[in-house]
Amino acid sequence: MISLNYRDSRPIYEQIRDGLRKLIVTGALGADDKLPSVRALASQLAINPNTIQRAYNELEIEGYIYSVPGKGSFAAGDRDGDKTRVTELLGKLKEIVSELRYLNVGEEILLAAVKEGEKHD
Amino acid sequence: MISLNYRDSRPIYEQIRDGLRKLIVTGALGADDKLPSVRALASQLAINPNTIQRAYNELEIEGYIYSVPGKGSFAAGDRDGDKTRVTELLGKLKEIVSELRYLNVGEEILLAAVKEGEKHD
DNA sequence: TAACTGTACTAATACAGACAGTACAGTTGC
DNA sequence: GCAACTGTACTGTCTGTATTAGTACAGTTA
Repeated sequence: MISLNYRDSRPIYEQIRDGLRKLIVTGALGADDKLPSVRALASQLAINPNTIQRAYNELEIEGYIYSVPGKGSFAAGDRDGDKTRVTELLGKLKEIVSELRYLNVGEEILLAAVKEGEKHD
Repeated sequence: MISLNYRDSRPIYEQIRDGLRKLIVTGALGADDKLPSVRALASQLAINPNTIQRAYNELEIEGYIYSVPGKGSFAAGDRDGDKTRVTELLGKLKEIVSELRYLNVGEEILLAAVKEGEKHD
């Protein structure tokens, strides 16, 4: 479900957070699907439960999951865009396009990549 | 030329590295333009020269600048894409598009953002 | 009741970012 | 030649944060 890369300089909790978010936005985790418990996922990845909790906590703040004490954590359903997040992502997208153009990547390739990213609907 | 955000959790040297790279790929810094010396920029930003050196060093490894001992550091000219970097950027682009689609951002807005990022040619 | 769930702490360790200081070799202009 | 600049390369030191270990408590479920 989630894999860790210890060579990656990014903190483990960020890798987990981003990995889970990716599963949700691509539809691999549907609305109200149950996520593994903090202890179960920690055990599976052989890391500390605190680290999982931190990732879950950030995802809940972002609105991608919701947690219910005693029951578990679940993927949030589709929702209208958080304006802040959308603005942030559009900014990143523009920067990436800038750099790709500098690297002489053609517009056709860019548009193809956009369609790729849209596959999951 | 470069501004630091101490609230940003990202390391200073990464902010400088990414900021300079942005100046280069957007054309604000043309081929063979001279960058500030490590000591001058460090003084201007009120940080340690070692931190600047680290940012410059990474940019040189990436091929965005070149440094000549005794002379200074300069922006590299346009170049054909480093395949590794292009692949990396296309991957990031797809992930961002995925998430934006999940947040119900329409295709028109995505394409508009791509054109925005292409402004500098 | 027992076993699970999320959550909230404290304390200890390890690592990386940033700093200070020093040094050396190449370049430039006087 | 000399002074002032350039990049580069070290040695430390300090601090913040990521991660771990351990414990605890309240809600849920069978």
